[in-house]
Amino acid sequence: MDKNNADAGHETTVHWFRKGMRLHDNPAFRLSYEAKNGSGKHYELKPIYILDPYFRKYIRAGANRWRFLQQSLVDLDITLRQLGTRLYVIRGLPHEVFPDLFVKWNVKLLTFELDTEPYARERDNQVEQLARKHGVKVEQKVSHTIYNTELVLRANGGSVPMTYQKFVSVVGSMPAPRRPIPAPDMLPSECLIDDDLNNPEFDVPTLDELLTLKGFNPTELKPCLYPGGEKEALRRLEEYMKNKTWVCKFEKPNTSPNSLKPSTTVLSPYMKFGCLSASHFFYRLKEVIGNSPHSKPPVSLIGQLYWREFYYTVGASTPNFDKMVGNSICCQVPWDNNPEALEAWTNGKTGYPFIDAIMRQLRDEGWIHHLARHAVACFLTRGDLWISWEKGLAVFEELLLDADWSMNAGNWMWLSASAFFHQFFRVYSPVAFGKKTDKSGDYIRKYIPELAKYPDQYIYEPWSAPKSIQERAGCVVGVHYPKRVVVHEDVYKNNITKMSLAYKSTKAGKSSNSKKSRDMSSSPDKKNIKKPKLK
DNA sequence: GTGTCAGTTGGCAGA
DNA sequence: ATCTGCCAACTGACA
Repeated sequence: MDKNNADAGHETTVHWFRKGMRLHDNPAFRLSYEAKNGSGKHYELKPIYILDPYFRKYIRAGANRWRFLQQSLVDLDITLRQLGTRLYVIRGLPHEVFPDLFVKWNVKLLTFELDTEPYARERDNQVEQLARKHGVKVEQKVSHTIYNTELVLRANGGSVPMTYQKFVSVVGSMPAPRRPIPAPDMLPSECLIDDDLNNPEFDVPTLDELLTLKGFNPTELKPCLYPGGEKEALRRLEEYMKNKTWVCKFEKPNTSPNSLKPSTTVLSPYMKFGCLSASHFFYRLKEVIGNSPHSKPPVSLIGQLYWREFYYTVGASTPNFDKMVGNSICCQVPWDNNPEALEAWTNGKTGYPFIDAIMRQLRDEGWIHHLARHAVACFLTRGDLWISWEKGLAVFEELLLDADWSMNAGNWMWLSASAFFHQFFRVYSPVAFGKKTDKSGDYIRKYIPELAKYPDQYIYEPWSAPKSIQERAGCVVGVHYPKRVVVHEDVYKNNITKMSLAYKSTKAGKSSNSKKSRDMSSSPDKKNIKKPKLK
């Protein structure tokens, strides 16, 4: 140990990685290695990740996402070691481990990326209080989103932009967003005095260790199609940026939900974990497009980034954004409690091959196309099963690599016509929709091998095949593949009527509520509480 | 208040 | 193949 530094007390700056698992465009991380004490000396740098061993209770994540996280941690550790430091993985809960770390490491500064999700805010507020108690300065930086959601609100006169178009026009009126900052080539040498570079206490857990800890069986994992980490994120980004024509012509609704290879970039998991910076992605797109003719929001690639910003902005300022009750923007719908149908949907056993193939791809691979999400979400909620979008949200949160709190809730409300989207009479057909882009059902054959031998004519509707054909294909409906859980053409019209009633009742609830709050102006806090149901 | 218009991605029949 | 109108009719933004 270096005596002088020990005498100086090894003043430390801690950068806390949570999301934002990258070194490129990481302003909070830069603060931590550039910061100096009163005598102009850099602090020693400790980049940490806190791995909560009880996480499973709080975060509903499946094995695929734990794998993605583990790979991202390994990648981060490698990159940090190339810079002369390492990633310190701390086991425990943030509010439990920080007081000890503050003392043990003589921490003077704690930096991390701002997180707008409610559970993260609560966690971070708690940590900030602990830091204050220990005389540790805390710095948070906005870098998970392109725009600071607070500034978007301010630019919109203090209120939330409630439509996508409104959002686009608001950010269009704002100054150009922050430019991404490059990853450091090297770190100040004073940051690198360290005794713990080889201390296994702080090692990234192996995949087996992590999965076992979380109660999963590592041998049940399917092959990894989307490895986590910043390097893979940047590689994948550049792979797509090479094709300028494709970038300029990109229109989301024209991409296929059921191609065998993804028809879109699959950068969403990297965005979710912050392996890829949204700002970097944004300015790379601007660069590639240059002055060429190109598609525009909402359908363009930049338009896709705006959708993310939009849901982050609304999500950050709407109480109970991920719930129906107590959510002021959400239509109040009397969804059914139907555990059997939910179970069938969750496990890809609804008897509708297109729906089941999507749900099986989701479970196996952790990613499905955006329009495939539309199809299964509409089916679960307003289209067919009449089950709450909150149930679907929970399944997506477990199985999607890119499960993102704001976008998951926002999109589920959209698809169930509970908020943002209101044309509930437009219902996806679980049979017809997939045929548009995959007439012969290759996608179904891949994910539902028991149906592989069905003729094209019946692959989307195996129940309509004559018994002899079912037998010849080696898959009898009701024996080897489930019967339809509902008859779409019977239920969807009834569901439209029920949606219409739910809209009327929600509207009535809202007006009676605003009337009430006018009458009882002394208790305005009642405004967002559950509305009474009016018949 | 009232009217008009647009809204990332519906399905279907008929031309 | 692509376009049209129809189905029955939603909301938020804006004038």
